[in-house]
Amino acid sequence: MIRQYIYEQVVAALDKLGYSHEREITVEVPNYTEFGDFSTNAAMILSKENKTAPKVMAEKLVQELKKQKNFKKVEIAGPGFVNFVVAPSQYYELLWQIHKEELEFGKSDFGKEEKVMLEFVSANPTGPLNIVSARAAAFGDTLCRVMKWVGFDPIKEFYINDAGNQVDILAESVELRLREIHGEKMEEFPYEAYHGEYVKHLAQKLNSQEGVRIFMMPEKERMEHLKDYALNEIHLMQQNSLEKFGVVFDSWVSEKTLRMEGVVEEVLSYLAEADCTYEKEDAIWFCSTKFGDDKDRVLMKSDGSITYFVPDLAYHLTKLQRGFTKLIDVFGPDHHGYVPRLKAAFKALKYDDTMLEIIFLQQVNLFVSEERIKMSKRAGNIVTMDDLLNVVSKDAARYFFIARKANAHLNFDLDLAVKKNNENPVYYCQYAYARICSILKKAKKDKVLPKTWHKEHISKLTKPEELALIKKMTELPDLLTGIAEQREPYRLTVFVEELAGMFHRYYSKIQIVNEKHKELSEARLLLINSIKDVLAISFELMGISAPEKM
RNA sequence: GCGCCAGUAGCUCAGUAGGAUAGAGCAUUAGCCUUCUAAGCUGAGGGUCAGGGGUUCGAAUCCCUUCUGGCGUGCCA
Repeated sequence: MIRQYIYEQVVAALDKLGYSHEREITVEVPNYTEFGDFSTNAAMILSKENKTAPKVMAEKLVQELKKQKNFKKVEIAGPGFVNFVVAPSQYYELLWQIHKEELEFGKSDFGKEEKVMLEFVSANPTGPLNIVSARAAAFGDTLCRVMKWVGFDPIKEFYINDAGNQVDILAESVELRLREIHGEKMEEFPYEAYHGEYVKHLAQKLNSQEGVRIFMMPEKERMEHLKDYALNEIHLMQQNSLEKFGVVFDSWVSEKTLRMEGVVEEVLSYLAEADCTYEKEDAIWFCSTKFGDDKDRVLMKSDGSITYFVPDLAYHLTKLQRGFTKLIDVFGPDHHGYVPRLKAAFKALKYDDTMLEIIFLQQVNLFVSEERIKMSKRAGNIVTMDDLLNVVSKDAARYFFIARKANAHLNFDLDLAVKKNNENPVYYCQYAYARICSILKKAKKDKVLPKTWHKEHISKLTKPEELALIKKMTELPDLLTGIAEQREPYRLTVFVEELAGMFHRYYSKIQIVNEKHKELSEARLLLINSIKDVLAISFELMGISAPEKM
């Protein structure tokens, strides 16, 4: 908010003084308060192109900018920085603005209603969601919330890979467990089959519903039946886990349905028309190397079946047909080899491949009492999203998952997440909110909470901590557009921790309600009420609760 | 081998327009509740920003290179 203003003032001053400004200059918050509220490097960046010494330029800028009433101080420092101290009156204006916007603060039309497709989780429908899916869910959902807040038009979609041989294996696994229930002995459960307990549960449930009738069906029909049953059950299971986690998808797209609509054939013909396919060793290949991939890819295997890639590409094309101009895929760490071929296909079919953007989430390492838990799908000892949520609150889990950059490994310390004390950053932040609520409640009870707020009393806020808190809150709009643009939700947790910390320190240092100073008390109550709103907005965007009592 | 990602305090991590003296939490350690919630606050110690070159007024940040770790490199999905 203020930064943009200062930037404009600097540019105006440069123009007035006849300096050129080809190179980008910056206005930023210095690391040290003695350098003021904001600082610009304009003189140093532009000295070369204007053939003027930085200090001389800086001095002229200072003279020019000093004329502004909104600055309390403008001074030259170091090798040519121009530092600004913003007049308190400016902060009072801003606080009043934040106060009036309440829970709408930070909203903007930055995204210009751009239609964005966020695809994430998209786990195989062959088992419960695991921890990486949980990370993806928290990440994608938070990003979507922020993008919506700043004016994009995003939707969340889950792509169900309910076709292909993994699903066949699932059906076979259920059948084996069914046979087991009926007393059939088998030497050993096959290595490739799904070993998880949930398969047994599926079999039991099906058995209690349909019993031996299943085995009367012809083999082929039975397998189809088992497949449909298992897929549906698992889909509901996954959907349920996600909902418990606060993640509700706008749309679910089934690969099987897509295939039935004939998109596979369509894509194959498109690629053939573009002259990008050839036959070799009884298979059909896509010459993706012509478009930047490091090897060509098989589209149709020698047994006549299709590879995963084809329907997936078709799926991506349907996103474009549905009018989305930005396709964001959130992938797990083991898929990055897959990107060049998708991009290659976009190029081959003359689509703009920059519309396709892929974000990689790195793996999640789960730690329990400082031991890393090793998970193996085969052994069936995967820690599922439900397991996690049975132990850790939704708030803590979501917070931990978004608190790291996407492309960094995430160490999830289960002991820490479970803790409800000062070590756990979620509670640190929520506690600030609860404290404010408590103060406001008490103020209301003591009849010191004003029925209508008076703007003129804000000027009673003169403590550096108070101005710093206002300044911090004004960062929110820029922060949110930055998060949306860079796809980096984790920055929200950094912001919230900073704001909560500033509040905690302020609280322990300064008495907010003081009956002897009514107007000052009112101003401080207004201040913390706005902090409360800003925290509430942040929590809402992270999908965690804002507890009024803790 | 090749490709992608990462390497900042004992641990987990910030440091997003290349800025001034490198920041926080935990852990260690010394304190603060008869006063709006101690799930809080205050102080102390702790660093060759993996190593080495370069770019420039200025580099944890950009370029090159070496080392270390993770992942990928299927006619699996």
